[in-house]
Amino acid sequence: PYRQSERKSMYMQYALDLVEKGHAYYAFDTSEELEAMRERLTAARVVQPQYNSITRTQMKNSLTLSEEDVAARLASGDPYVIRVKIPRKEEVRLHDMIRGWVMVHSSTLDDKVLMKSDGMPTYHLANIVDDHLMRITHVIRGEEWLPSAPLHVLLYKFFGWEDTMPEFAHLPLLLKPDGNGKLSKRDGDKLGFPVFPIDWKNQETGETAAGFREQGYLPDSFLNFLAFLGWNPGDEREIFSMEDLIEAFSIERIGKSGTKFDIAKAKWYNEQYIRAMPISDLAKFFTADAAADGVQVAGVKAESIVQILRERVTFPAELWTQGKFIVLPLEHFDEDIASKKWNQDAVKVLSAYAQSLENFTGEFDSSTAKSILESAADSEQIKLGKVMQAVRLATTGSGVGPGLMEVFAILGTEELAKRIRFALASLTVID
RNA sequence: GGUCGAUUCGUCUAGGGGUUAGGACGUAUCCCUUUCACGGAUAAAACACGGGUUCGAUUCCCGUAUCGACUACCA
Repeated sequence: PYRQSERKSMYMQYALDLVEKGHAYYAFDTSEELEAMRERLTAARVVQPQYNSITRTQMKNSLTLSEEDVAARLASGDPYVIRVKIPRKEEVRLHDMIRGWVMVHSSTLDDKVLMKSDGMPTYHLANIVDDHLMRITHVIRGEEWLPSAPLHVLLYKFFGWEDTMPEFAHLPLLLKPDGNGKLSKRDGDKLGFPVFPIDWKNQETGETAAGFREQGYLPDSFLNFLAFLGWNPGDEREIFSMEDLIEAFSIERIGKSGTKFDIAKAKWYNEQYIRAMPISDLAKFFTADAAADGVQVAGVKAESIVQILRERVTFPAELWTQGKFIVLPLEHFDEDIASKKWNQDAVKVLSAYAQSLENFTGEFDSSTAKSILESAADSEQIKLGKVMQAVRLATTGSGVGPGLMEVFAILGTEELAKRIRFALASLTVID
């Protein structure tokens, strides 16, 4: 690990080297003087008030002050910064792997501070020195850095490191879904979805921001989603594992334009990954969430429940919330459904079904569950379709859910009969 | 304001001098399903605008518009 503060003196040496070569200079201007200069320029309708090849001639720096004056100020410990001396007229060409050649005229650049008055380097200096020393071959960063890239290539040139200058690739930005600016950390989860990969707590304000991980976005799925924001393999495949991504990726196929963050697609990816996940892994989510609610669920049972639920959820946590009705005792019935669907026919069919279940011995699976139900309806001369919703209500308490016969198979005859008896005792036919 | 960058369905994008401009998400309809979902099918939906260049432009060039980034002794 490196610490910028530990490398302080080294950066200073490089900065001094630039001063010696005439590519940088000392500046003694106070912040008030800087401010005054900007105000003066603004008042004079100068389009771009900045410390540059023109204005530096009117400021306090080693270019305008006498050598003795500069030496005296340095010796007396006057605060100073070291600024880069941007050439007045020069085309700066920079190659970007994504955007191609970008041309900028040096007259639009300003004399950026390289060493701050506290003796620390600015990003620009540290970046170039570190990358050179560490033999960095590729600088891959967000597009917001594109405007300062010309300064960076100039610095490589001033240091005489042009031959080993890294390749640049400026990535398109992630934009807010409403199209208003780049997606930023500060947006937190005000947008209705997280911005941080994991829960994040602001130490100063104590605020916590929700993370994608905690919201139930699976790592592989999220990675896949993210990789496709601004990049695509050129064919129509969309599901890529980390290995696939490494195999297929190339910087050249990265897009140029900003990308709006679409959470609906992230959810779709999550659903795809959940459906492709091994049942045993899914079951672990179920048992863990159950345990958190103080309920112990056997692994085998969890697997069978998760099996019929996996196609219906976006997040793993929904496995438990949508499936717990199977392991928890049935207590409530959806009143709306009850008022609409609970009728005399349902009572007849269910009574007969409960009776058959109580007498049943043998292997009970979804198809036997169904055939027994069908014969119960037949014996009462009632069409099953007419009472199906009532059957669901009586056994699950709700009007919607996974395949009923599959649920019955997991419940087993005893629990099923018990639930039906309970429903029969609890619900009353209104009309 | 200035500099730089970008612009194909609502969104992510493929494509690229002659195409019915392709896919995915989302949306709608239908099928499947004794619920809801899954799945299947279908549909609506795009080359920002104006000039060139060209036999022909969505594609190349120039403008305009729009969006974005940057414009600190922050990164």
